[in-house]
Order: sequence, then C-alpha cells, then structure tokens
Amino acid sequence: MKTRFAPSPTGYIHIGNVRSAIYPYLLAQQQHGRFILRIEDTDRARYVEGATELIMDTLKWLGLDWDEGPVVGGPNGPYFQTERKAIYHKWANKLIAEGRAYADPTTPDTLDKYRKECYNKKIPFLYRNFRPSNTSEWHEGLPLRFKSDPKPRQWHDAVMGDLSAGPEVQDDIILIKKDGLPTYNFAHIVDDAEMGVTHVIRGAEYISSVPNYLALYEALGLEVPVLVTLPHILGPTGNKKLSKRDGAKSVTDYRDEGVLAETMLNYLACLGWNDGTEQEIYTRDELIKHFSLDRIQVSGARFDETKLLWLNGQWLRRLVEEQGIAEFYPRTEGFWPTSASSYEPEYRQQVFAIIYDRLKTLQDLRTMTDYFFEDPTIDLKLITTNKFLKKFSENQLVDFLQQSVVKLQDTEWNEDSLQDALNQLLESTALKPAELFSLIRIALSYAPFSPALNLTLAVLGKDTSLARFNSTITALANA
RNA sequence: GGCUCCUUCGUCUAGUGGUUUAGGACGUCUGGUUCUCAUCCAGAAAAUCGCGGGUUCGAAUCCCGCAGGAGUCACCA
Repeated sequence: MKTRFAPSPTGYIHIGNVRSAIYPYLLAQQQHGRFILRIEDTDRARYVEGATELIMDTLKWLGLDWDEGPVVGGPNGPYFQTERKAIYHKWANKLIAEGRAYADPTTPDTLDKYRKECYNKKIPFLYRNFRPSNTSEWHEGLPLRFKSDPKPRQWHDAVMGDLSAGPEVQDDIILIKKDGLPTYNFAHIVDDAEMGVTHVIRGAEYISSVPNYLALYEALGLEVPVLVTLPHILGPTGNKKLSKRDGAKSVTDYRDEGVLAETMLNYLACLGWNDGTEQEIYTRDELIKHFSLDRIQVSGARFDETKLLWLNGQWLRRLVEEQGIAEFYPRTEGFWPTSASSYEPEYRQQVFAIIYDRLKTLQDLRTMTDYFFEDPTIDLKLITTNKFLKKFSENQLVDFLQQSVVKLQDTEWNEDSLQDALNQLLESTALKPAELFSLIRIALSYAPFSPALNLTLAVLGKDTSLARFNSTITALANA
C-alpha cells in the first residue's frame, strides 16, 4: 500500500484540506505501507515562496511523517513536479505516437469565442466539438490536448461507492500547458503510476473529473488505483465547503492559539469518520489501528470549533496527568503572559500545576495567570458589589482581612496547613465559605476566577499573599 | 444551465428490514462538589430519520419520484 498527499505550494494548509493528508498517513501506517509527500508546483503563477516549508511544518507538527518526499528523498523522486518534466514528456510522447494526443493551435481568444458561442446557444462547451482536423506537430509553446474517447464510465469509489457518468462530461483536456509543464489532470496520473501509489485520496471537488482520468488511465495503459473521495468540510455558517476565501484558518493558526497537535489530529480524523464505537478520544496509535476507509462519512461535515476546544481540554488534562507537569511544561513555552518572563521556570511550573485543569487552550494561560506574576490592580467594586460581600461595611471587611493576616502569619505555608487555617478562620469569623473565601480570593487576585484558595496561596507565597491582603486592607480603610 | 454527489437532535455522529418509546458526543438548561472559574458527577430538553409515493406482517434502513443543498464545468489544483 502506498498513499500520498500532494498539495500545491500556494499557501498554508487549512483545516478544510488537511484530512487528505491525515487519512493517507493513517492508512499507510496501518498497512505498513508508505506515505509520500509530493509537491505539485506546476502552476508557476500561483506559486508562493515558502509555502512548501509551511506545508511541511504543518505535517510535522501533526506528526504526519512522510516516507518519501522532500528532504527525506526516496526511490521515485524527484518529488517536486517541476523537476519531473522529462517524465511527463515521455508519457506525452507515447500518447502522441498512439494518436491519443495532439497539439492545440487554438488561441485563447478563439477559445473564448467558442465558449461564448456555446453559452449563447445554451449548450455545454466541449473542446472536442471544435477539435481541429489537421494539427501541426506538437512543440513547446503549444498546449497538448488529450484526444478523448467519450463513453459511459462506471467506477468504484472506496467512500462514495459505485459512481457513474456519461460521455458528455469527457473532453479533450489539456495535458501539457504551453509553458511545457503538465496540468494536474495529467501529472498526478503519471506521478501516481511512476511512484506506485495504490490509493488516491482526495477531496470531493475532483469527483466530476474522474471520468476524464479514467479515459487517461486507459489510454496510458495504466491500472486505476483505488479511488477515495473525501467529502468536504463545511464552514461554520452556510453549507459551503470551507475555503481560504471564506476565512478558513490554517492548521498552524490553531497551534499558535494553544491547541495541541494530539487534539487537532484526533478532531480532524473524527470529523467525518468513526469506528462505530462511542469513543471520542483517540491517540495517534488508536487512529492508526482503527481507521478504515469504508467508515468515512459520505456527506460533508461542519467544522465545530467548540467541540475542538472541548477536546483540547480533554487532551490537555490527559497529557499532563500521564506525563507529569515537568515533562509537559516545555509545551507551554510562548503562552505565558509577558510578566511571567522574569520568573523561574520552576515557579511557572507550580502555577501550571494548579491551573492546567481549567484551561481550554494553552493560550488561556495568558489571561488566566497574570496575577501570579504581578500585583493585580485593586478594584474595590469587585468586593463592594459582590453578592456575598456587599452587605458588609468597609470596617467589617477590613476586620475579616486582618484576622486572616494574623492567622496566616503563623501558618506553615503548604496547601494542607493553609486549608486547615482557612477552615479555622471560617469558624472564628463565623462567616460562610462563600463570604470569607470570596473576599480572600478577590484580595489575592482581583480576577474573575482562580484555582482553589489554598493552592493559590501556596503558590503565591507567604510574602506576596500577605502583602496583597494588606494592600486591600489599606484601600478599604481609605475608601 | 448540463453533469455528479449528498440529506438522522443546533453540530459531529450510531444505526445496513423487527432487540429502536431512534443510541452517544459537543453545545444548551437544571442540580451537586466548602467562594469564583474550570473539571468531575447526576439529570433534562433536543431528530414525526428532507418531502411524497410504493414494496413488506413490519422501513431511518429496499425501490421510485420530488424538493433542498453542495461540487464541478480553467493552459488551477
């Protein structure tokens, strides 16, 4: 088994097309076959500098390592189509020799005229209806067209099942453009054959071209590989396929927002595929083990960012709990608030240990942890309008905080002793947990939420914690 | 417009003629876990299986129509 991912380097990989990399990878892994990365760079006009690197970066991030392709090489290289020109010409000449391809002398203007004619007559435009009777010899500078042999075609698609189309969709497609480079339609067939690709996995937009491909395989004397058509991924609104034009994000945008590679692979693989069980969370190995083409969904699936974020939370907790804080910690690099940079990694690890189970993405660290690294701005409104605290006067609040300071001053600074101390304060102040703990939590963080109080105190440290109590006491006293 | 494909809770899906009063997950809502937020736990609402015919003792499941949606009709992939 040999599969491939064959992107054109026109930009980043977005979530709408990354499944055509994931599924071939999973299949090749499962069958102990090979997964090829081939760069389809024949469109020089749309070529984007650096796009190949962007594509490889995305694949590496997801862990979709290719067995053959750029960087790693392989027995069927080169893996850039622009470097395979001679191969395409070899096959093209074979078709010419057999009278199955011919030079197209039609100028673009004339072509346009033909199209308009058909449009006005309300009949579909087919080049073969305008096929010139005598054609000159083919040479570079002239496009080469396939001499089609239209007839009804039936084929089997591993996902879509049995498909068919009539002769009216088959035409004299261009094999080689006037710049001497092949079109996708021709190049991919030659390449897949030369490279021994057994399974062609690609998006649904190619389905209507398959009859033309079938004709080409036939003319070239090539065996048709297993055809696998993936349904589209739909955008968040409407029913249109997700595309860059409509603002589809790149896969790596999600990485930069703190989504884990494990999540992305899991989510995307399960968008439009399931193994029939009720499992939601799959490791890479589980995906490789359970993946199967015949359980790929036939209809399009909408990309649901909310579910992606839920899954990311699941993965975050799972990985941290499996690996431990220290091993996972390096992956949080780059997601901390700027104020954290002056602190030691050990301290950041302590913060991470008490906050990680509240994160949806790593990026949440930026907004959820700032009070661990700098004193919060005091905003007494948070206290005076708090539903548990507004009934108390400033004097009472000061008194509660002072009692807390006195108690905590003599408390051993670890989470268990701190919890004991907090419980004792509850009794000595005769306050309800909601009252005392709200007050302390706000005084410490002035944040909309924070981890358990004893843990927050423990990590913040005695000096910082008591200083923050005192700041709030002062502020309340002066209010 | 031609051709092709698709159609189960808001979303992702299970379901291949009877075990289905259509199951799960996300989201939503309600409770619970000494404050908050998140997690976790318990529970609820949520699909007349696109519509209409047919086959059958019986259909989400098979057949035929229809409608809606999508894709494609490039010297782009």
